[in-house]
Amino acid sequence: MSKSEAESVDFVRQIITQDVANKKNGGAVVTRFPPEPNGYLHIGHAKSICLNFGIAEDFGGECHLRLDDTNPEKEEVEYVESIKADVRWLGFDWGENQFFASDYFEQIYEWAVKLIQDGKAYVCDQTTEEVREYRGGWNKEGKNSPYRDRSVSENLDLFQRMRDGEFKDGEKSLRAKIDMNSPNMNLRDPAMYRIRHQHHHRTGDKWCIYPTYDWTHGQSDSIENITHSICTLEFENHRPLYDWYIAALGIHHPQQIEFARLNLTHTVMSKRKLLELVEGDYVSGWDDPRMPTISGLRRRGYPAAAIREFCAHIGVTKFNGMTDLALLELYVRNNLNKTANRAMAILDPLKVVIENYSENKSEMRKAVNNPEDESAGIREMPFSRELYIEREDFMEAPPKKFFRLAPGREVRLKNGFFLKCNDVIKDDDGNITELRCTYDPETAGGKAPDGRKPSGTIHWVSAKHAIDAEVRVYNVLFEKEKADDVPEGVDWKETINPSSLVVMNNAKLEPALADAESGACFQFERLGYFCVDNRDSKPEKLVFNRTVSLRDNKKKK
RNA sequence: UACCCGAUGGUGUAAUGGUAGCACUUCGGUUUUUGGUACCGUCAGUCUAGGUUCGAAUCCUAGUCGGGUAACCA
Repeated sequence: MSKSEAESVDFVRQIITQDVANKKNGGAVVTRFPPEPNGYLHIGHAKSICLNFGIAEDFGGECHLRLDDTNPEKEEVEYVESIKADVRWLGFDWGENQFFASDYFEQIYEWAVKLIQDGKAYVCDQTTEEVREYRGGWNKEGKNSPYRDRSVSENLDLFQRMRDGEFKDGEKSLRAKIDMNSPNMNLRDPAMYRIRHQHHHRTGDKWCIYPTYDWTHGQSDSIENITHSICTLEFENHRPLYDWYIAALGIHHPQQIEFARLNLTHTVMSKRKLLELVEGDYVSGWDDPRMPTISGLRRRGYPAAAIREFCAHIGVTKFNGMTDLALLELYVRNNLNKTANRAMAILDPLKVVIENYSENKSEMRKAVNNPEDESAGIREMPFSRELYIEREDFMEAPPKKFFRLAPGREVRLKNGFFLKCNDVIKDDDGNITELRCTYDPETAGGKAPDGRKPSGTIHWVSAKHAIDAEVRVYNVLFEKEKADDVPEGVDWKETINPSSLVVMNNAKLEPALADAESGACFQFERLGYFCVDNRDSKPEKLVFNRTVSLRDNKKKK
């Protein structure tokens, strides 16, 4: 990290630094990460997690994990569990501070009663359609609900009966009495409670009225003594309401601060759209390695540290931009380059027969596990008469900038010998099936005694020692940078990249990979970073996922 | 059409009234048993117009452009 990057501080931390200096909240810093358990967490949530937990760390405060479960319609325990697992995997710890908004339902109910008593809330009988109509619009003034002036006692009675289940869904609601002509729509008598005869994943059937987000969030923050309630930009217009409720209640007043959510090229990020991809079988599940979900990235092989570094790098602002996916990949490569052991793997095999190497012979060649990390040691790879090389490492009629194998040309087999191609064997259709080559036993050290230089260095595996594997090569899910920016009438899902997954069924791996553990990451030399799939890989049938390719400078120079 | 927010190289950001800096990208080069890594160099920016000031990316006004907002979703 550069000096200026280390010293620069985002605007949220600047606000908090000020507050701490001014002894606001006694100098305490308490943040929270408050997802709704209605889906899996994605890379955008990672930005928020890193911000909230990171601030708690920086200021010696705490960060709570709060599940914002006020709408039983879309929420499930499966999501709660996945959220907890993903936050932990990212490397953060909420300690004892795990909460649910539903923990506060009783308190929030009592506060609603208080607002009714203070004449600041009323039970409304309007339908959603009527509410919408009476609310007016940006240039249309609102009209008061005919139920707005009910007496306190009538409101109290009705609200109690709402809770007791006397009314059907949607028949009544509790609304805050604010201002039906506010230029801010959120202040035109917003709903506080709606009737939903629905089972809740935690409170069961105890409640048939549920508080809305606006009427829950600030109060939950207040109960938990949150000092800084950090959320995304689309809640800016809700802040006056957040402040109104807290002021009306006269309780601890956390400060809401909004920042820009993360937008990544070539991907969609809304939970609704991710759900559509899962439910429509466009992907194999929430943890499909093409998904921007934390579980998908994990399965893809992205290290948690790389995600954290990426989040630190992109910073926090109020500017709604679009971050290039390539930047995320950069951090993944940087991390893996230092940590992943190298291995040889052939995705698309082409057989090579070394005519001057005896049939029954084989020998072990030494290979460095990680040139970036001496402590990773060395391993041995078998070498024999028949090898596999990557089909694209041979060209019968190579262009000028092709440095690999070609008829009459000599290349170096990495960790092996110099290899020269003498003959090309083809089948009846003209497809190349085999290369007849010779090797130079004098080049065992990778250098020729006569000082000649090969045109390039390629990877290989010994055919009779190789193990078979399936390798899944992933590409972007959407070829367009702005994934869901489609013309009118076009379904955004139609732009899914048909080659987002390419399965290589006939991959050949060096034998050392046989006991690679689930999730283990390797650099397949010259190809990219690959990890053992944590779901489908079995000892008898290994499955690898391509995490990310190596940077490719072929086009240049 | 109302309100809120924003705008710094291609991208992400820093500079908080005092030299526009950093990273990625681009392009070029060095090293290299990975066309990887590392290293060196290089191109490139304050939305516009006024104003305040000795001095403005920063403050003010207006405009332009972009985003958000009219669920009993969060």
